[in-house]
Amino acid sequence: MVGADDAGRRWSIGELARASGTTVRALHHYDEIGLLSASERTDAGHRRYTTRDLRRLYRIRALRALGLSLEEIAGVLDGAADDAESMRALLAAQLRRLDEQAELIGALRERIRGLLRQAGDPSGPDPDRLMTTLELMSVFETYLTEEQRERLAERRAALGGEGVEAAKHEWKGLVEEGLRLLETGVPAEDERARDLVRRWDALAGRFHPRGPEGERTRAAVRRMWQDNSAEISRGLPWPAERMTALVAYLEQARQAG
Amino acid sequence: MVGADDAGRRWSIGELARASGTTVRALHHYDEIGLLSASERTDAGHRRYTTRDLRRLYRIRALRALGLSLEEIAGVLDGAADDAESMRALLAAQLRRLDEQAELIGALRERIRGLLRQAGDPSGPDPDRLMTTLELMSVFETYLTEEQRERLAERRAALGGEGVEAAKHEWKGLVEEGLRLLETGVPAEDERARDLVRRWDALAGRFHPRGPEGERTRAAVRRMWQDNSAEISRGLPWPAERMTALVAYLEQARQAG
DNA sequence: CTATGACCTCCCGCGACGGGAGGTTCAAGC
DNA sequence: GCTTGAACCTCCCGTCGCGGGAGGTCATAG
Repeated sequence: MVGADDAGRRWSIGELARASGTTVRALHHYDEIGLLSASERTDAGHRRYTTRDLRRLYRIRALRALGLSLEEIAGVLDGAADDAESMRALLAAQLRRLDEQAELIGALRERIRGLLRQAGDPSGPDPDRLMTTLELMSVFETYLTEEQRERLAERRAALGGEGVEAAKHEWKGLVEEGLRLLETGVPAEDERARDLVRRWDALAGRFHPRGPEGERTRAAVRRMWQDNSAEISRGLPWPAERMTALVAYLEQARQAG
Repeated sequence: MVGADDAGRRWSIGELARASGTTVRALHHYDEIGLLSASERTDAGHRRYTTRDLRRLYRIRALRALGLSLEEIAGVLDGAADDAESMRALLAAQLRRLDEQAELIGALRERIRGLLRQAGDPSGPDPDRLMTTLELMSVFETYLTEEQRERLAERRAALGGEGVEAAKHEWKGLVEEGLRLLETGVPAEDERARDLVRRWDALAGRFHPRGPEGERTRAAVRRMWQDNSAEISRGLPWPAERMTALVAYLEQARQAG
């Protein structure tokens, strides 16, 4: 039978590592950053850990396993006084972070699944459509805020699949009409050009919300086009320079009308 | 109207950063690791990026946004030939990784919610029970495999809430009976001690599965106790040294019977 | 006395950049 | 042509939580 309880027992660094499922190197690291130092040293400089040290290590490992940073762990373990309360706060905060991460992961999952579905769909004419989609994705994210992208997605969803297809078709018609006007020398001030602009903007209005928010979105799309016309037009059936000219022509007509 | 399309355009590093939503520093980094170098340099050494470079950057950014590492991106972008197929494989792999992460996060969430629920429950006698729970959590994880922990949890679930409470009560009675026998000097070979051991093991049998797997779990629990009696006993109403003595006494009686 | 392990300190490495120091070059206005 | 401020260059240290190795010292069993 043991004379006293284990309070007087000492552990070497290797024993401690084995008893707690960590590594010697990790314990060295905790020592370096001041998170957990051995309470004693032998004359030769070897670390000797006490029962208190071991208990502290168990807390550290448990909190690490829950995903807290070493700095946060140090904060709560050295916060002295009000452990229980600050622990609760820390765990609650961690729960929120995990929720955010889960949401992010869910969104990424959806996007990847969408890409894979599209990649498996042979209806696209372009063999490296996946790559083009990736490029456009990036352009979109750079120029539009998340909110704006969400609004656009909502609008598309509201229009429905065939609604979007119809709009695409309509838009193709408008582009061709505009190119004809432009390239046959009809001036931007002509009533035909101004009428075209009205129909163009009405079509765009189905995708952009009304009011100042819609205007911001439209402005972002214009900037996007100005900076990246060549890249965006890779997804379109007309060459970039013709589209650039058309955009300028329409802008002129818009000013005139 | 533009004479040629944008194919001949060059971008400075700052322009490229703005057009793609990155930073100059990131572009320097991509250059350093050979992921994306400017196709040209001015006489003074300033980077001049081409349209091809820009398109490559868009792909890089898009794949990064999906969570791929720069190394993986380099792999698929320089894999030449079979883009589409390797892209699909990479995306599918990424999807699996995300699923694993989601699962991990879900498990952590559950554990934290459990801790918070327990922390809010004032029925525990110990004010810093949360800390004690954390310590025991870590000890459990170190000595038992995930599978073993799951089995134990299953058993507890099968017993039901009041079943576990009844077992706890019964176990308390057995411990007190054992301490009485031990401390009144009854030898371990005595029939009363051997009978106690039988009832003790029968009780434990309700929690551990039968056969060799159960034996492994019991062995792990013994090692756990040997290495950490002081810490584990913090969760118990008897001091560590009395429990240690009792464990030894029971072991003796078990050999005898 | 020696061999073998366990321990010590110091240092480089990862991944994807952030950020700063200290110097050069560019573009625009005068 | 000159000045000025912004943009660019290279080099280097820091992040976070350790892993892993070099080169040396200490403890213990045979």
